[in-house]
Amino acid sequence: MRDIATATGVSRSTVSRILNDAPLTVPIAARTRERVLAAARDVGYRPNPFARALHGAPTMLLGAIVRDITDPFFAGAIEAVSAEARTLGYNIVLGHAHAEATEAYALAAMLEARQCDAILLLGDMGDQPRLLDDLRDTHVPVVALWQGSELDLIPGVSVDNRSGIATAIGHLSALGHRRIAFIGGRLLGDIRERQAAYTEAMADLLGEVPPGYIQHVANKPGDGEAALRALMRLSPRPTAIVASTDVLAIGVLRGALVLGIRVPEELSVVGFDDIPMATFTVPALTTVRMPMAKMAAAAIAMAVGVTGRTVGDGASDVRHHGAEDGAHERANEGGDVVPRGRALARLFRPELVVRQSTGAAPVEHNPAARHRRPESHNGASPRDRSA
Amino acid sequence: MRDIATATGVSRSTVSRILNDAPLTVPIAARTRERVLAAARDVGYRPNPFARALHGAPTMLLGAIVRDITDPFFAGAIEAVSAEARTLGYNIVLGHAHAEATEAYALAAMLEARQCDAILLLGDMGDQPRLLDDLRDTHVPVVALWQGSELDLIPGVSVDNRSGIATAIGHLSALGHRRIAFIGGRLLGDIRERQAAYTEAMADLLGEVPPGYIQHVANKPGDGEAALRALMRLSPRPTAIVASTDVLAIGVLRGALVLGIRVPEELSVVGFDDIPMATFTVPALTTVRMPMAKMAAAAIAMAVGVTGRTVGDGASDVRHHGAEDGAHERANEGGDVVPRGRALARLFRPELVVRQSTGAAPVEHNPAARHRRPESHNGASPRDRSA
DNA sequence: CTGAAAGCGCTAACAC
DNA sequence: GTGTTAGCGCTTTCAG
Repeated sequence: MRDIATATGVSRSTVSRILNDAPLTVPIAARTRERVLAAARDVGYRPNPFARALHGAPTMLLGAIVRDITDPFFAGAIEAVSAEARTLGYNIVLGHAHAEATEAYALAAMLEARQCDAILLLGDMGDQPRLLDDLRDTHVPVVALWQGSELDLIPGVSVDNRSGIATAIGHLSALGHRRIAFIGGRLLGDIRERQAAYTEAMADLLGEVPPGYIQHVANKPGDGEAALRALMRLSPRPTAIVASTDVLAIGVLRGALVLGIRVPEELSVVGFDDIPMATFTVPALTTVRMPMAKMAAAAIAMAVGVTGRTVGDGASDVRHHGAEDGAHERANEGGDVVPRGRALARLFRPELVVRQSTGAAPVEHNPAARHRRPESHNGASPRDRSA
Repeated sequence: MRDIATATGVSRSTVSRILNDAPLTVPIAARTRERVLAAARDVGYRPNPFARALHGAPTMLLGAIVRDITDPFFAGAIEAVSAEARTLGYNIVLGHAHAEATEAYALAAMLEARQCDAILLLGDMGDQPRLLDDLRDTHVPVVALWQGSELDLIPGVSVDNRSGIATAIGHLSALGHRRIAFIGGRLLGDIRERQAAYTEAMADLLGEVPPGYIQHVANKPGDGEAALRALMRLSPRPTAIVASTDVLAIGVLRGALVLGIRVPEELSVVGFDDIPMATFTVPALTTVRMPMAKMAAAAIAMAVGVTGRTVGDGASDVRHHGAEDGAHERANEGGDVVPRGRALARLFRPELVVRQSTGAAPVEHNPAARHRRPESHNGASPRDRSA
């Protein structure tokens, strides 16, 4: 920048003003401006973000702490978040919460003196107490996505698990299912909500949850399969399974194939998340899908504030314009704001995607029942035609 | 930092020296040091990375440009890279190369005046010419992972596709297969190498590639399925399929299930990548696995040089020799250095993982052949027992 | 309308 | 051993 200043014979301050489009305080010289801009282009000028940040300017960096990128659900989540982030001019810095020892570290590195403008937590971090402690001591805004209900200290956005599960069970029950089992996996928070919703729905349906109908396993396909085997040893056997994630549901489908249980004729399976793979299972998986992009937008909006034209301190933070409006709209679109413990959360309602893994309940006395395969009881649900 | 200086009555420089553990130039006062460290801890001092970076210090940020995080293979790759990065004290900044318009942007943002110490390209970016142009104009080291052979300008690390395919085909041929087809997907570079290796191996085996035995599709399961359908319309039908990625192979397996083709009795399938899902297909997928962690380490080593950096905040005065040495070792372990166009590449040799999707070729005149299911011809291949 | 100067938090010559 | 003095590249009062 000094170069371009001397080159044009103007002072650094002027250059700075011009390059930052700061018409606030003073009108800029029409001609000088052109000259400076031209020079800047010639030199291939790029502002040094560090020098900027030194003055308290936003770093345009968003920290994202994810449990497991390898989980297809979170892979999709990161993609959504990073896409939305970039429309606002932010970049994503990745952090893992894998190893006990590592957690504090990743965090420290990301936080050091507001290196990030905000931090996003993807998934329930309930089992990472130190991380959360550290996070609490910081002044950067932290927002949680899918943190589940446990940690009510951090504001965030979540999916309405109750509604999702209720819809899934409603769908199954409309198909004649009563003996519906549940397989829980992944995160404490989400699992708990989904399971609670399941228990509640079952109370309406059967009065209670039959013993053994709730299986707890790790969130891996192999564990889903194991859970299925356990469920199939029960009597009466369930005729339908609600898996708390698609990953588990995939394991269930695999298990069914291996065990020779026909889906959906003998067993219906519903997943949760609608990961890309859900379209490609055999049969294609009926599942619950949430509005990823909207949720990502909402989370980022909460994190960095959708400042619109800002001007809190009359400083020069009037950068990005265009993208911001679109994001603003998107950020405010949908999502019920609800109190969540001591913080606020924005809850998004998921929708059921009916594919081929659910069908009429097998009924002993009335074999014809199989042929009655009602459309989803929920008119709003999209029908997915794929495979 | 100024606070802690005045608090202890010492000058800033001294504090800086102590906090940075700089015994190089001068011996430090034993007592003063303690005092300063204590004060630092009290204030909860965190060095401001921007001020540091302003002096040309490394930012400890690594840019990672990925085509598609949603691809399970790249999800795993990112995990490996970010794990390795962190043992060296680096953080990963994510960039997508998705949209045409976006690319230049993501890049620009990541580069602006060496915001990143180095840039990692994950996957073949051959179709993003502008990105590559921009990258060429920069002074940050750029290293490519799995760029394929096309772009020989960027140094990088890759998998030895030729060896992988050769091993896979060797395995199939040992099982009696001759009519082996190939399905190519994903990146231009990798596909080309794998396909070339296939063609070559087939020349040895059959003299030529039967017409239609090479299918080109997008790298999605659905496309793998479509390719299978196309292959099954051929005559003679292939008895085995080499898919250029596991994602495609999964589609093939799905297609086989749908079409009622038994795997491996009627059709053997080999994938490439060994994504986590490969264990959970039905039947479990025989595939080619590369040493991810080593490759990630090698790439990072090439990018930042294995400088043995200090990790952590100066305040706590922690140096992580352990991790760093391990990384160093890992970085130099394995991988043949080979010339690659104008740049150097480090090539890692993959290994075949034999699971259940490959079996003896169906032979008309000798049905007993099915029972001869030889162990892998390759003694070094690990046998995977899962499901 | 533009220039001069001070300083963001830290490091790096140089002195003392 | 420790303090002084400059800056890194940029923003930002405050004077011209």
